[in-house]
Amino acid sequence: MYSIGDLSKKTGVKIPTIRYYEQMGLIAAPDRTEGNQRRYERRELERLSFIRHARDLGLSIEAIRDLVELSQHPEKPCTGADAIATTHLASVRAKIAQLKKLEHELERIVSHCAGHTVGDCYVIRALSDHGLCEGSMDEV
Amino acid sequence: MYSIGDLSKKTGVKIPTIRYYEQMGLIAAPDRTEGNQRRYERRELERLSFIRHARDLGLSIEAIRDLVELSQHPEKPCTGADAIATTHLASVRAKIAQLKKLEHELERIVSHCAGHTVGDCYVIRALSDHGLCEGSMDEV
DNA sequence: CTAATCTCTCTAGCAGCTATAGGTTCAAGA
DNA sequence: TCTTGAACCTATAGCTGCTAGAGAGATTAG
Ligand SMILES: [Zn+2]
Ligand SMILES: [Zn+2]
Ligand SMILES: [Zn+2]
Ligand SMILES: [Zn+2]
Repeated sequence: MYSIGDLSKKTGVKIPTIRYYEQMGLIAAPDRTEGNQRRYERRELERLSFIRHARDLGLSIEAIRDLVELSQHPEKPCTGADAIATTHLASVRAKIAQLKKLEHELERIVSHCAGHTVGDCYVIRALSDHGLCEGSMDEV
Repeated sequence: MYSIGDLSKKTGVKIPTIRYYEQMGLIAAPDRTEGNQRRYERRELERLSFIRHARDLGLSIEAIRDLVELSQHPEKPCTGADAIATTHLASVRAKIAQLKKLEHELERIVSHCAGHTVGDCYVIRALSDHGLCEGSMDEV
């Protein structure tokens, strides 16, 4: 039997976050002591580790809820689980691509400032005028 | 004189967002008509474009507030502006690095699933056991 | 003048927590 | 057994950067 604090120490998930996950339906409401405090078993420790790992990989609460649901049915085909991971991978890649555009643009802007005063600072000018951007990229 | 809708169309910033920026102190409260509607001038159009561009580059509201402040003082040295951009570039790079770790790990996990059922799905197993992660990377 | 379209303020909601306040319970030492 | 201090409880508000809605008032073209 673990208290919520034990669980927190063992998984690295903060106490309020554990309660939040319970509220969000990622972990079931556990048994309580007579005094109304949560008491967990090993099962819940494992599930919380699962959740933490999934969060560290950037999966959303909703995706994790689905994965947890799936993991309760070992006989089902795993296409659903695979699809969740694959979709997430795609979104990670999309975000990387977008951030690289930003990186590129910021690099250019930062390196072009030869000014000494705000009046002729390239950073300020570049922000004021998107036309100065490389090929006037869409957005950015 | 532009209405808030005009400003919105010209800059691509949605109307509630413009009001939000006003509330956040990025743009000054403009003059009003007798009927209490906002009326803007070219100055504000330019500032809003500046803000939009900065947001597109991922700068925070707070950073933008500082940049706007700085841009009001053309005679000051531009080290502050440059520092904001440089710091932001660093944080973009850090985020890219982190996302690449995720990408790498997700790639590995997704490609390893040869299972057909949830019971032997590598995705589920990998999430359950961080030890399966490459060299047990910290986090992720 | 009327109808259609803006615009106004205020409030609440999104994700994923985190922090506080004000109270109760548990566990260990004397 | 009693006491104290740590841990726990609920409920609520806050964070970022918007976005959506309600319900009321303003503007403008015909
Ligand atoms: Zn500069
Ligand atoms: Zn640009
Ligand atoms: Zn699988
Ligand atoms: Zn891992």
